[in-house]
Amino acid sequence: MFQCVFSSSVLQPHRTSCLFKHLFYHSATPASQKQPEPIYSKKTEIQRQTVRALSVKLFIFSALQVARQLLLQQQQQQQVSGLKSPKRNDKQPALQVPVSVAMMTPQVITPQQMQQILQQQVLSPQQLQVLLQQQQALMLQQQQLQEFYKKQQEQLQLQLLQQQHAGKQPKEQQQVATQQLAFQQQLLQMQQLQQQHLLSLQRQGLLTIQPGQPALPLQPLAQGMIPTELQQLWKEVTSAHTTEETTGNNHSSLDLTTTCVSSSAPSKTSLIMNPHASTNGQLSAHTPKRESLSHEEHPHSHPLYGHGVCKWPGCEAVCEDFQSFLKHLNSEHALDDRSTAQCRVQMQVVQQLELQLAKDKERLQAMMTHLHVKSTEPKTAPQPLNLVSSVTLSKSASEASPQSLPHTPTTPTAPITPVTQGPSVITTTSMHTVGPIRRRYSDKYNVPISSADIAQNQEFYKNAEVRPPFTYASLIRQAILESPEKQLTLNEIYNWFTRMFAYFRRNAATWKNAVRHNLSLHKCFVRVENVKGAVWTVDEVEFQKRRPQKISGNPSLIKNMQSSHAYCAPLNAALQASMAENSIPLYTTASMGNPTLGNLASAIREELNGAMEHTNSNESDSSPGRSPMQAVHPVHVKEEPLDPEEAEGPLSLVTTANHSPDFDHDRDYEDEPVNEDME
DNA sequence: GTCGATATAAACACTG
DNA sequence: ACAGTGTTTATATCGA
Repeated sequence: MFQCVFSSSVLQPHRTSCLFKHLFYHSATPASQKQPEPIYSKKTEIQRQTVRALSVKLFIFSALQVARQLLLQQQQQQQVSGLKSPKRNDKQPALQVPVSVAMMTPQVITPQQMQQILQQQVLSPQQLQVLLQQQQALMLQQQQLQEFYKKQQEQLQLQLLQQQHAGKQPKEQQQVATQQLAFQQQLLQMQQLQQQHLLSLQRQGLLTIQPGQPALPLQPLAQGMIPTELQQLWKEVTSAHTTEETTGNNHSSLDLTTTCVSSSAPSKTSLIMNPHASTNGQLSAHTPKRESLSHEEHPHSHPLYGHGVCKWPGCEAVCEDFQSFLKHLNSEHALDDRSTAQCRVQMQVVQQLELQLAKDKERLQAMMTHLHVKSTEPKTAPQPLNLVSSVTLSKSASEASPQSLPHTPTTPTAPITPVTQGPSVITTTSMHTVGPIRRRYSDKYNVPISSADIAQNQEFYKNAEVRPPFTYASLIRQAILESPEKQLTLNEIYNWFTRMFAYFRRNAATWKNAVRHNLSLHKCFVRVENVKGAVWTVDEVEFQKRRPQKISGNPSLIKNMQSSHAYCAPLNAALQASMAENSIPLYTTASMGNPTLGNLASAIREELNGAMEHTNSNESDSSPGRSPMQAVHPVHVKEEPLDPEEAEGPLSLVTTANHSPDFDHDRDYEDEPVNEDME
């Protein structure tokens, strides 16, 4: 208990803010419960509840005090202290993420968080150690005190039980209350110690308060809510997202919420209607049984009832049957301050979860951005091993390459937000089929991509000026195959490059020349005359033929294939996973509307298989049926003699509409403009 | 060292 | 004349 107060206050600013919120939501009800500690395991329900109620009360009080003091301190010190006040502000942003986390788990300070704090603060290790020891000592003291207090409570409760049987309830309660007050004072002393400690921590820079955190409405604290307020609150609660029914995950967060899985609407509603909603949480907390209410349409299925226990946050009252549960529910958890506050807390939990989600998203973005920047810098990395399972390998090619690269990174300009429309990961398809990853200068530089990042690969290359680890031929082929008609004009190919790769938004003259060169050089690219001009198609057969040549009997090529496989496997997995498991594919945002996306997973798989087949068999036989892409039967306009064996497809459909809608409106990343900054 | 694949640069031709 | 397109040649790097 009091974890929220102590642990949260011990640490980071965000914890303090959490405390504020926590506090706020407890404020309306001093009696809001706290999660029982293990110590209570054998105690009776009544005992637990009594202690809990008292604990919460104390918690609120002390937390409020602490919060106030901290706030004041922070305000005062903001300007003053040289130790760390300047730093504090700087760190705010960095702590953003943890903040939300902390809000959810106010009472637990993870080692990481602790470490973070330690790292962030300017204090010397010795100072820190001393502080921590102090803190621990205080905690220990408090714990001991509380245990003692609990024992006392136990005894009291036993007496109470006995007397209850004798029908002397009121008296007992008074006694209990008296005792509680006595211990309360003791605990308050502890709290004060804690506060002092906290303040000292804060002074020394261990603690900061988020400036953004409002001073918090303190008035409502310790006050009951007025009926209308309660009504409104209940409405809020009922309308609030009923997040997970799982009691599981956030329990670490707000104590109350642990069990408080959002109660069902019906029960709340009934509660709202409940005429006797007045009980003072404190004293009534431990007295179950009263009359029941009606929300019993669903006999034995109630979100708040399970395994013979009331699942109301912090309750755990044992109810033999559903009826008794209902009674208990209506009596103990009627519309009163406590229940209201508990619901509030749950709402807060939900909100914080959402906040957390939002922040995590932000963090993801930041990570991506960060990686983009970094990725432009050459990084030496070990050669891609045979990691079929490894996640590492997108070799970002040759930053060191004397050729094109020198130009690239010049502009750190972060990812110019590209046209969102991404055909998913080019990479995937292209690499398998083509197999060979662009080797030149490149193998030395890998951009490790964790499986977690993989989903963002597409975006990665779109935004990062990292040279894609694929050959021009691969990319060209990919561009063509991604088009609805499987054919593109040269300009459309250009556009695809620029759209899909930030890298190709520079040095247009260079890479465009390379593209043209490749188109002409490789037999697999077939030029088809069109009314408007000409379009380029891919002769898949021819394309497949290239691979075996490289691969046959060549271990290194096999390695390459495996590398590409390794690179793609996670992509494939991620993609499929997202498509299968999530109704919301990971790529949706980027690939929305891209017709090719739907087939991507299977295409990837097939191509992957194909690639591996090649790898495994030295044969140069390329089974045309392997790749779905081979449906394309391009015309061979080229004069060059073709291998007799390869079956030329029928003339391809050179339709009037030579470009796909996808590319028609392609934003044309101008070659020149981009070139400028780099040179 | 050779060979094949690839990248880059550049010259050249053709076309609208 | 010019830009875009397409072809070809030369050179360099890399890995096998």
